[in-house]
Amino acid sequence: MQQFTDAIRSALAAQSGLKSSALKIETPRDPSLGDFAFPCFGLAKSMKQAPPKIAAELADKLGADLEGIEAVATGPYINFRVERALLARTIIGEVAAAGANYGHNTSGAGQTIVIDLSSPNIAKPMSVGHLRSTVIGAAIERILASQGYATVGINHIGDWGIQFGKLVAAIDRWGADSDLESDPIRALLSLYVRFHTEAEAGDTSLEEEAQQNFQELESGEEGPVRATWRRLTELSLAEFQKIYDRLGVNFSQVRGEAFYEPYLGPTIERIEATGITEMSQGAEIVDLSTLEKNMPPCLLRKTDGTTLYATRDLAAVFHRWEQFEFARCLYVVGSDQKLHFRQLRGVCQRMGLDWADRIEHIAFGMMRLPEGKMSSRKGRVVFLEDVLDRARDEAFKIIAEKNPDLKDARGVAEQVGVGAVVFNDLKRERIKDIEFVWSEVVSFEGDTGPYVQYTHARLTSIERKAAEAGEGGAEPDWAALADADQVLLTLGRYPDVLRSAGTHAEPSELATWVLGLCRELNNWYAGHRVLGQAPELSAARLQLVKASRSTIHSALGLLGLAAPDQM
RNA sequence: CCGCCCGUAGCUCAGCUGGAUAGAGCAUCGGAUUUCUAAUCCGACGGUCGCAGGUUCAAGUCCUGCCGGGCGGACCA
Repeated sequence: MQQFTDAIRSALAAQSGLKSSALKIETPRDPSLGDFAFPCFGLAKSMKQAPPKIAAELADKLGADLEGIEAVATGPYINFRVERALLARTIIGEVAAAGANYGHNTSGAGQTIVIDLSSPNIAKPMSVGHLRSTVIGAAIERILASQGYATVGINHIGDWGIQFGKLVAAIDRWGADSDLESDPIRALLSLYVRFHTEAEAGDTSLEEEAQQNFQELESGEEGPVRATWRRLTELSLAEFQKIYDRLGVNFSQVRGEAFYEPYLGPTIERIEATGITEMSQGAEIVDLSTLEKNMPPCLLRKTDGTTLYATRDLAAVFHRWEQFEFARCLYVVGSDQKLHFRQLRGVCQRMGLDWADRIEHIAFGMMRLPEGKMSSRKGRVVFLEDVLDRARDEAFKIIAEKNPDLKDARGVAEQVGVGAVVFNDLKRERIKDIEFVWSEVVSFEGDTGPYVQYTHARLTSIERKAAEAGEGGAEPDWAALADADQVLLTLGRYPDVLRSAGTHAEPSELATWVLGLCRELNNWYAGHRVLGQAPELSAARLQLVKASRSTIHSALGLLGLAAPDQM
């Protein structure tokens, strides 16, 4: 595909005298106008002529330079149309040659990208909110890996902070009442909720105990508090792992904030050594108002000497730099923490670290319930496990109804149900807030994951039947794919889409693109039969089916959805 | 009060980082199955692109100001 735009670019450059990299090749709004377009407005000044006249003259000259590409002036535009057989042969040839790696490239070779994702909090349920970080982060990581980068996915577990003092206090008092073993997360959540209700009801001793517990924890003492904290961590991680297995997500590193405990002192010393720290109201801070007016200072140490979230993230980012010398360090964290990451980068900038701007906050919108914001303190959360279960059960019902003979219906139902949930989180621009609506999450029609999976299954089915019937061996009649030109052009854009999704860290670009491809395919094969045609025709159509199926399979994999062969 | 983000069809969203008559899905209504899975396809309905200015040959897209919603704003994470 790129060979077409390259040819157009260099021909235009030769005729206009402009640099080929400066020429913007667009896609016409109306596909019937052509495959590519070049607006001539920009040339009007230098050539001192009206754009339509330039277009007409250029189109004539270009015709001779371009082999297999027709150039036609339409008003101020030059529209280009690739000869249909050439288009089909080229695109399908590219896909076939690259196989499962179509669209991949090696532009990131030798560079490492660190991605901080998921990062659930110990003793709290994995909510549909954490799903966003996990699913978006994992998709970004796979997409970047397809561009040749070495990726390091880090699950930065929230296992530190005052809330553990609270939990230990709650367990000490009421732990005997609850069943921590069989359903630890829910038991811990109710303990956490009880702590807050009773503390608000006037039991001041609770907060004191929590404070003492956390101080003991931070002191490093191997006492009862640390033992309980350790047990909480183990129970929670085991629960989280169940979800990660269902989502098919793996991490290069799973590290708690506690890991950075030994680095906190050196981290603060290192920042102090650059002379940017100061004491303010009893706390140790870095002033950031010189970078951006109104930016609040970053607190490194509280009045009582203990560290904060920001200190631990600074320790972590130094550690990551030393370990990986990353080209980018991405934090897939909700948009409510924007200020935190601006401050993190701000401190690095003030320290004079030349890699400070490699730190990027990949923010995503908040997940909200129709009844309001989610709150684990109030117990108002939707458990991810429940969402996945319900989606799987709905999928199973539909299979039972539409495809009762499907083998491994339970396994496929899991793939489709999880696929629906995952895709629902990836399909819109990540910065947009989402309201959690059950009917949308477990929907399998229209712009959904199952729609893409279904398209894939249909195409697979055609391939299977072709193999059974022994069809498709003839020399393909590429010109016969003229009626699938839009599918081919979309397929041809896949490498660009992947590249863009990677640099923007925006999986929705890929999700939107694959939906469009599926729509065009469904539209096409609703009206065109593949099997049982003239051998050259069937062969050509089968080639299109294969290239499409393979590319959808690849896209689903990058997004983190399974691609069942039947459903 | 200050800062950042969002505002496109009844609802959920695309709109290729300024270009040709603004596109999908859901919902509603009407249609398509002797033949590769109807989780599909086709058609109809539906828009002063929040409002007002400005820059430009050209603005949904860039700038300014308002309005509405979200999120932040030193010892939580």
